[in-house]
Amino acid sequence: MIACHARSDAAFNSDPCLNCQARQLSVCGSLAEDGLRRLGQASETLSLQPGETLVREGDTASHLFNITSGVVRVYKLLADGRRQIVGFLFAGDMLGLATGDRYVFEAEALEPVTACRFRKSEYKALLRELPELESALLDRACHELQAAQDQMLLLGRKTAMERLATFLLDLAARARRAGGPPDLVHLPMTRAEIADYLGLTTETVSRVTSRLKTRGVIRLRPHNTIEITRPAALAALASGEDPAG
Amino acid sequence: MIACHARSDAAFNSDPCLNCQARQLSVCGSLAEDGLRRLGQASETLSLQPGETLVREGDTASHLFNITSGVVRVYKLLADGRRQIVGFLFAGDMLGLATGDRYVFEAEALEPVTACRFRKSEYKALLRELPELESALLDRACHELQAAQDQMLLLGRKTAMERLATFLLDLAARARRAGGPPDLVHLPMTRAEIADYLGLTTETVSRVTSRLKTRGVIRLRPHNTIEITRPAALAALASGEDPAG
DNA sequence: CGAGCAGTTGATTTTTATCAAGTAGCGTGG
DNA sequence: CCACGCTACTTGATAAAAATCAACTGCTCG
Repeated sequence: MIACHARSDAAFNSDPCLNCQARQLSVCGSLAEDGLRRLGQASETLSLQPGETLVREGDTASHLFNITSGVVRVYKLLADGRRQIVGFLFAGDMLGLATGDRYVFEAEALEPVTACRFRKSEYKALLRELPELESALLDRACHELQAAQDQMLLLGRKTAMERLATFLLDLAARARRAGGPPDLVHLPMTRAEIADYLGLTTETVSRVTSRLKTRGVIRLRPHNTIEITRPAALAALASGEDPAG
Repeated sequence: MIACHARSDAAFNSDPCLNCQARQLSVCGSLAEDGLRRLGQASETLSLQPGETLVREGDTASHLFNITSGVVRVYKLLADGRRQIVGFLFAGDMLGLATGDRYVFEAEALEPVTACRFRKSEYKALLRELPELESALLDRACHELQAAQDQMLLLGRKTAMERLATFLLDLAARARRAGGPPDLVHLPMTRAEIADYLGLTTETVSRVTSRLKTRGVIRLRPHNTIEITRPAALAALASGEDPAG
């Protein structure tokens, strides 16, 4: 096991190095233009409609993906259909790193997605020429590992209220990083998807949302948007400091 | 987010590249001897008794660790003391990668531990000379990420029985890889630690263990050892295929 | 405008946590 | 070597949290 220790604060995603939207694919701003062009040429651009599949569990893991716009859900299934969403991918996020020969998760578009796909063999060739790329990817992977550990704490030990509060704050932090309005978060996913991400049911997510609404902590706006009216209260709830739960 | 796809099979840990016991510190067998020597010189060997702390949350993240023997628990705490163990580290595992300036977890010896500690600055200098090292670490990190996603599925969607069955099979797989007897697993951790790893309570772990015993799936042996008498039945329980739960 | 799906709310059940009371294994010291 | 005491573990009774089952509401998009 490798245990990383990055603070899960804003630092990582605000790194312009890792913003992939401006150029077709860039993992580090310091990469030689030449390398970027090579990888760009070896890549294809994909467009997916909501519900369409990017990768399926068990498929041969021949490609890497880089999401350029939209949102992707990555999840695992149990035999009887229980689903755990292990993450949502946004613009700039990568999919399919790692060395196994099969994918071990499903990835589907949540809303219309554009992604950049390229062969692993090309990626490996490029890595040989651009070690900085590997360094940037290692940093990202460690940051992801840290986020995964936070999610384990959430799934293993937090109450439904704490889970939802944490989730909303995470989304708000992401929106703020992306330059959006603070305390106004858009939910691109359904209650069922939130539930499958937080290890709850739709009903519980709905009930807890209502409770937050009743208490004046959040307000529901049109177009699946939530306004955080009392950020401090939400933060207290997320960390379990609120005695009233 | 980076989503990796490695199968969580034996491949990784059986890789002699990553076995750190033979030499003080080696992450890849192909590393230049020179680099190894340099890192070895820059390192200190630590010995810890059970319960002693390797890193504390909030400490300045100045060092990397490599466990050479024993078992370490890595965990996160909530304000009221709820604990989630995010992983157990065994010989050859690394701790403290990642770029944050503070550790965001606690790491303590579970049984007597020896570890190798070295400054991050040394590590960074070495990376510049040995890009293969980074490559090996990226592979590991992605593998860890995959394991973390499996754990999210466990914590978010599996029943107590499924969690314990999965855990025992994981330990058995690890023991087999290490060349131990198949179907005989040693538990270096207490029920409370298993519970905090699986998102349960000690009582629930104890009850589920008893149920497995009663059903003839496992047998308790002296010295915290469990014999898996019906591996197939345990596997069925782990994946939720057993209708009787 | 209306059909269908997402979401909400309520009643009840189930699972697991909590509280409580033992029991057993183990290391220590007499 | 045995007795003691500690801690880990087990088991039982009860409570709490969330799941399940069910009905209804209200967006959103043809």
